[in-house]
Amino acid sequence: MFSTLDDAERSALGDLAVERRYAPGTVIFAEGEACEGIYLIGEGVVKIVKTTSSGREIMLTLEAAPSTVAEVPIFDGGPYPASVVSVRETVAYLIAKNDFYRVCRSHPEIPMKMLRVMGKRLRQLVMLVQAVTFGSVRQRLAQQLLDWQTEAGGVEFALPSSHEELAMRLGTVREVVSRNLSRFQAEGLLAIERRRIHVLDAEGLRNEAESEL
Amino acid sequence: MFSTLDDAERSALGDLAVERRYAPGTVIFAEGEACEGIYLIGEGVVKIVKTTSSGREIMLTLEAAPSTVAEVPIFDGGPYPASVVSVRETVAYLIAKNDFYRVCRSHPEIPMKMLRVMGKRLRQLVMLVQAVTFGSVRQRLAQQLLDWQTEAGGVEFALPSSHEELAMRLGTVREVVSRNLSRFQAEGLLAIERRRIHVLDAEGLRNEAESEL
DNA sequence: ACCAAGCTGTGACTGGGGTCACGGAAGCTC
DNA sequence: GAGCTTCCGTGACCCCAGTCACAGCTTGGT
Repeated sequence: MFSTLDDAERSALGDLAVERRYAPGTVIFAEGEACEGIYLIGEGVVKIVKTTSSGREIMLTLEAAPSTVAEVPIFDGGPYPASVVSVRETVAYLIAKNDFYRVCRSHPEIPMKMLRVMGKRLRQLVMLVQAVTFGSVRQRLAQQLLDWQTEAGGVEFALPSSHEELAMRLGTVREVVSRNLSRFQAEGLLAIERRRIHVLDAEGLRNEAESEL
Repeated sequence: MFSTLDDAERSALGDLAVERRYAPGTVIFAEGEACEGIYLIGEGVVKIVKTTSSGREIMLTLEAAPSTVAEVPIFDGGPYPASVVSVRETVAYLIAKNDFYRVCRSHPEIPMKMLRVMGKRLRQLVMLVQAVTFGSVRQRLAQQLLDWQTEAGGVEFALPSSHEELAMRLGTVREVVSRNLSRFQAEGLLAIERRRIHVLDAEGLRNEAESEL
């Protein structure tokens, strides 16, 4: 979001912000806690996750700076609906609820920009619901690999995380990821060497990812 | 939402609205279409659903008047992320995108109210992701029955829809709903007679619904 | 070079739930 | 009440995914 703010807006917010730093893997706030305010992510990367008591996890989104988190509870007043965990060294600016409201009133463009952001989030989440309801792990995995591939620009890239983390991102467990990767390899869709993925048949992967949605 | 509007806001919108009526079961708009504007639901009930090509469906939310739908695409500019279908005879008021923007600017309270609504939606959706990712149909069904029970006020109520529709609401298929209902009955949690449900052990149902989240 | 700690691959097993196929029940219309 | 249509229950079957267990592999540290 706040890349789209103009200078006046930026400084209005800057005066109210409290800077906080987090080492990778820190829980910035946990699901269920009362909402303190909104966080602007200035540097770093955080993930928004839902967790079960037994330790399973699904990642709702990954947010890289510049971005914001905790827009939901700040507006509807409830507790945080999910937890946020830093993935890399992260710098965030916390703005207290009431301060943020005040800025919203004095800068009416801010709510509009917020709405755009919320819209995007909601859209992502709808896609996620669709993927977990109708799709298999295989499909979600294929999609994720394609995303990483295009992000990397080439047909070959390194897995940016362990199978364990990848599993959580997809809402499943390590073994299933491992097995499905092997299966893709056995089918000739990709080659795996150490932790690097060579996509051999992007078209085939795309078929897997999209079939039957 | 627009129950919270004041008179000035209401009339500012009313001037721009186009009234439309829909018989039950009508597709008001379908996923993927370009967004015309925002719909205010004046009377009736609509459901927001995601569908697969093979006809399976999951209901994202049920919205009874007064409410709004299509807030997402109006702000982020993309196509509709899901389809909206009337459940009962429905009257909606369509407000074109640009008209709505204009009203937003002249009535800065409206975006703020919108944000509250979006927040609630997002929260619901997060819950749904959690439910479908980690929960079983059994759990979701138990939860739904409890919801209906409290809504009805007593321990006994009529199923408001066929098993088929109930299945779609839960993101599964008819047979599975049927089986799970039978199972609940066999376990003494409830009694079914024609289409009426008698909850015999609400506590037990609650356990089922909440276990292992 | 070695060891320890984390990663990764795989086999065996289980259970949920989706699909197919029917037969029976309940409502409707004439 | 005959015949239709829509709904509901159930059995058979299969496959995906989650769990447990364990062995082989990296990797980094000293």
